[in-house]
Amino acid sequence: MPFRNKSTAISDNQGVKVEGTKLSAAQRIEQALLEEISMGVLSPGQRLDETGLARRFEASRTPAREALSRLTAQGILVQGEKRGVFVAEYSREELGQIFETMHEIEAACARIAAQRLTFLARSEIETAQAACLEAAESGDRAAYAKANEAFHQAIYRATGNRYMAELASDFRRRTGPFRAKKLSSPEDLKASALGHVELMNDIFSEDSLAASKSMRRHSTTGVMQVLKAN
Amino acid sequence: MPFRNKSTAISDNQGVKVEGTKLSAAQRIEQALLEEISMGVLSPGQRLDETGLARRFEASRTPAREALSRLTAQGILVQGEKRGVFVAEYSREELGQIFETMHEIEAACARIAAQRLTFLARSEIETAQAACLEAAESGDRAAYAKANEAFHQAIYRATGNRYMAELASDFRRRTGPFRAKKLSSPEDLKASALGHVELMNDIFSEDSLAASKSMRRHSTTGVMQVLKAN
DNA sequence: TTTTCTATCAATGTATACAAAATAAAAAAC
DNA sequence: GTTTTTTATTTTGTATACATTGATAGAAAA
Repeated sequence: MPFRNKSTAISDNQGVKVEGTKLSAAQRIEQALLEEISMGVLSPGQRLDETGLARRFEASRTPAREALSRLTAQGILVQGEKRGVFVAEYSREELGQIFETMHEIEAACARIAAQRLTFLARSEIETAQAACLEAAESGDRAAYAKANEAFHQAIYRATGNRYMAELASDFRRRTGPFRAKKLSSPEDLKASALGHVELMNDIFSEDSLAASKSMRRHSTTGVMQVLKAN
Repeated sequence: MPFRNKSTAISDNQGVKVEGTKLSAAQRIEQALLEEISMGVLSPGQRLDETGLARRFEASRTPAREALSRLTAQGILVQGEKRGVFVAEYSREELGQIFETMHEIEAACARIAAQRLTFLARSEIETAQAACLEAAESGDRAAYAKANEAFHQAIYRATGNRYMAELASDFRRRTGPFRAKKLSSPEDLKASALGHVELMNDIFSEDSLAASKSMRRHSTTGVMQVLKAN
């Protein structure tokens, strides 16, 4: 969805810490599926049926159905021509368009971030980047993925625009399954981390044009890898 | 949602003609609510409860609940701190952020459209603009609103990127309630139509930078009016 | 008069039953 | 053996009943 509301953001364990409130079964299932999809446990094209989910999560069909319905409303799942809903899968053409869109959004984030940079935001970005570098040098892929995520999120937040940030996060989450396999070799990690440095400097220079261009360059390389592999 | 899937797009009577398949009760309710919200029949802050909807649409609570759930998943409705879900309403601050985001997306559309302009797209934009001018000169507000919508949609489509276009459409639909009241006087209509001309020319010039700047200028004026009034 | 506690009520969350629709499977016809 | 038709099974859509939780009003106490 283009921009999300507070409650969704709260029920969303993306960045924000989940509060102690016990979730409903429907929310539990929705979040679990979201997690599995963005982590690539459920791969594109995988079928999900209500009864199966109900059994798996030890609940009745009603909450399972609600979770599926909400996820399809968000476009994360699609209902195919056959019965059942599926994890969305895209053609190369569609993937290209999706990444182009994400690309534009990220560039906009970088531009706005460059215009409005606060000390706090700057330090968050720097911290995340430090973690990226460290992970890249030790060749720890999992750690790098995590740190890279934090780096991007920090830039999104640096816009000071919650809706912009959430939009970018959404795209990032949704393209997760297609970016997941990449970033394999230690060289890739280092290259990515170096790209961050350039991007970061452009944002910190408060030159919004340079920042957006830099973000474009940065994400383009990622997209090319994805499209090559799909 | 950032990008929508085919099925959602089909069940969406926005531009695309709805096919003859009989909708489920849940879909019927969802669409009706969506329509009423974007048309301003339901205003921000309005409460919606399952039982009431069920009665109104002569169905049981289950499909009513599903519709509400899907709409909240899309961020169109929010569940407040009290019980019940509400049509999303935003503070001036939030509205500003939302419009800024839409702004960026529209600018990106203009830029891409300028890069990839096809004959067909160009003619669609021109047709819509002609309708805008005509409506503006006759001072017909309803007609102008319709033509203006078509003009913007034509630009979105001109990107050749379905996801980009749907994203922009979503934002446009969601900000509808806040833009609805504006564009009152005949002078406003003419001013808006003139703004279109400039924007259109920049897109047709295939100068992507000029096009995006022009779009920014164009939508900025609208935003200012909205923020003044809210 | 104000505050707090409790009881009541209303609305949500979940389970289950049933109906309708679609797909798969089996049987019959060619 | 292939195609068509019929039957069976699975799955979705809807209704309804029940449980649970949050809100609210009224009573009791300060």
